Amino acid sequence: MRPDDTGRGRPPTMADIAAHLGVSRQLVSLVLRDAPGASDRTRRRVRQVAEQLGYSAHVGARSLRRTRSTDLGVVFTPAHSTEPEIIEHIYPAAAAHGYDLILSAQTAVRATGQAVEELLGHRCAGLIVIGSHLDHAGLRALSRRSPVPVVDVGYGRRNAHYDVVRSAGDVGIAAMVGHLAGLGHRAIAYVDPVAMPAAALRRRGYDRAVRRLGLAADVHAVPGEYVKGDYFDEAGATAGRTLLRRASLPTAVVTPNDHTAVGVLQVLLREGVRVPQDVSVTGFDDAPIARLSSVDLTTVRQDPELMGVAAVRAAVRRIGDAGLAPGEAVVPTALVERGSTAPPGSRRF
Amino acid sequence: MRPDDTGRGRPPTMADIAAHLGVSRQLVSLVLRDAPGASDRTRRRVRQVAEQLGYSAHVGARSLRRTRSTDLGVVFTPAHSTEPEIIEHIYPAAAAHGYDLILSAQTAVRATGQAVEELLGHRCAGLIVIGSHLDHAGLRALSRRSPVPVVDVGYGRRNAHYDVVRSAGDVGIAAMVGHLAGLGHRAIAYVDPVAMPAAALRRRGYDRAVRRLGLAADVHAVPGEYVKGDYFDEAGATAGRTLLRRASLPTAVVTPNDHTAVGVLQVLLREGVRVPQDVSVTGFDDAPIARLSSVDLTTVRQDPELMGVAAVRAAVRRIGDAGLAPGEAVVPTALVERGSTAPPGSRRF
DNA sequence: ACATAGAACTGGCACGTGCTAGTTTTTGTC
DNA sequence: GACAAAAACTAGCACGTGCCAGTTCTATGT
Repeated sequence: MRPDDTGRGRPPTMADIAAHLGVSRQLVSLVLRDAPGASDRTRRRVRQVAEQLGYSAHVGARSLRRTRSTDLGVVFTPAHSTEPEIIEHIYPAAAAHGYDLILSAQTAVRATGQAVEELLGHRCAGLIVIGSHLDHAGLRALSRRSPVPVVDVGYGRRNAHYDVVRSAGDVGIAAMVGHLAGLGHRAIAYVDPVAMPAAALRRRGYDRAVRRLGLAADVHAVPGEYVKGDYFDEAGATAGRTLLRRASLPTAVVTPNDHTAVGVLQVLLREGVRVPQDVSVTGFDDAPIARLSSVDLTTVRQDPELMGVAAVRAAVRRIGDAGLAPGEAVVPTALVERGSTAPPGSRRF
Repeated sequence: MRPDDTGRGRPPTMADIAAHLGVSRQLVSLVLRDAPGASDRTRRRVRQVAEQLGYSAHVGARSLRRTRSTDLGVVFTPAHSTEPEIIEHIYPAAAAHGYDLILSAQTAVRATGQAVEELLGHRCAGLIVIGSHLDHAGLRALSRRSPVPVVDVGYGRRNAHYDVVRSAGDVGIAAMVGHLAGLGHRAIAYVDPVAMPAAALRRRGYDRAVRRLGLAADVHAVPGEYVKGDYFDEAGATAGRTLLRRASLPTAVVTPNDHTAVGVLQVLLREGVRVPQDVSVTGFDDAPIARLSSVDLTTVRQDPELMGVAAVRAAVRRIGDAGLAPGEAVVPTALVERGSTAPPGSRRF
């Protein structure tokens, strides 16, 4: 049934491989960690028997004995739309530096702290915390408690306790406003879901761009509660309804979040407003929903690959030299033009 | 900086706690694993010092020594929309049985096999594979290779090698058709994205319901490639455009996937068709997108909590008795009525 | 044939914990 | 206050691996 059972109930160990070949366990160890000191013939034989017995190294024993850990701990929120994409790209980034990943989820009933605690038990060399619900004080406490460097991927700012990786939200939004102005838009509204952690930064981008272009600011701030899952979407829908009640619609609506943009979009579509012919709508994140061919949202891409790479790089840097001061990596954004934007008053074929 | 440094570069161990109190390491071990044989006073003191030193058990050392593993390995796809929700609910389910979780991602560049291999290195007591891209032969090979029981959460069928957990897709779709018929619909179309793994099962539900109700079957099969990320959405959009080209629209469109439903929805909305006033549209999965207040899709809920509970239960059952034959758990679905359905020809206020 | 260096291989200890089998201390009983 | 029994605590080995310090083998040059 199982691969070559050694008779014992346990999975095969290096000793089993060694016994099988009539060599010492140390030699097997040498081969399996690619250390010098074994002949090619021996390497082949060891590898073959390992395969045959279905050997798999005991991660626990290895981490127990090893001086240097080769694991990075990652905390993430499974239910979030963009975080899992970062996870996906963080694997190769870590592998490039010789690190494995250990994932730990933070959920509604499982706090960041608990996830971190579990990772520390695995003796990771560093911690990457993605989209934590903790504020600065919480993250600082967490960094103090952690014997290894902590990297926060989110919306934090440079500080003395943990590394920060975030996207250039202000620049991204400003670029979007500039793009719309380039298409000929003059009436560009902005929806501001103020309870969103990154809201302030992105809002600054709008304000700055509008001022520089000499346009009239037209901000629709929507209060709310961040913990509520559908807040983003709801905020867009609310702002959309407000817009519809006005005498005239703007020609473009900029939002700092894809879900908020979809909220606006749906409300407009249901009232017979054409997008992008009558109104252009834009988002932020390039979440999966923005890519749906039916939604086809022009948005600001928060590159998950670059975020992952930057996070790993920050962790590796401080693992290498614990004395270094934590840094701040600002990942550039990219404008993704899709079908929800067009010159004002345009008709499509 | 760090919590009470013991002077060594390493994190504190049980021996450190013991030395701090002038007791033996074994006593500390007793207390920390809640074993009998220590006075209340000692328990308090040990716990206090552990806290003070920032002690965290070395998972590796523990798994090395322990007879019985207390970890369940979970393979999942971060980019998928519904799997992360199962992850979220699987934590408490595992905890209820005394198990911790070790997550391992499968991505475009990281095959199921690689994720499993890593988990086996952690010496998990069982493996839960969610939404694997492997077919039955692949899963069978994987189960053979694994020294511990494997549970497949997806679309497999009962077999002798691994446990299967899946939702009752046929029953769910049939219930949806029945619900629409109850609202007065007679022209109920079905979009069939045939490349979707669960497509066949769900299609059977439509066929069965239509036959039972004496309605005319109206199926729009859309071929495609499963690996292509936006296939589901595209399939819906394609089917929607086909429908619009016909002389008359059906009064309801049933789809076996939320993204497909959104594809249909968007195409209809853009052509001025009102949902649900003119046409009702339904999905399957209750993915996050269905809950967006702007989409507000009536759908069939594939309860992620029940899936998680069933998966853990299956794993625990076979961990307890490896001789048991693998089972098949069919998780019931629930109809979630939202705003995309209404009686035919109805006008909302 | 002999020394020599390098390649190939082995011995032994340590990592931090769980568990079984002991030993000491406290408690209860007449 | 002696004795048993229970409670509280300790000794020691084992888990599978990495790494350092040896030891044996093989090739090379004279």
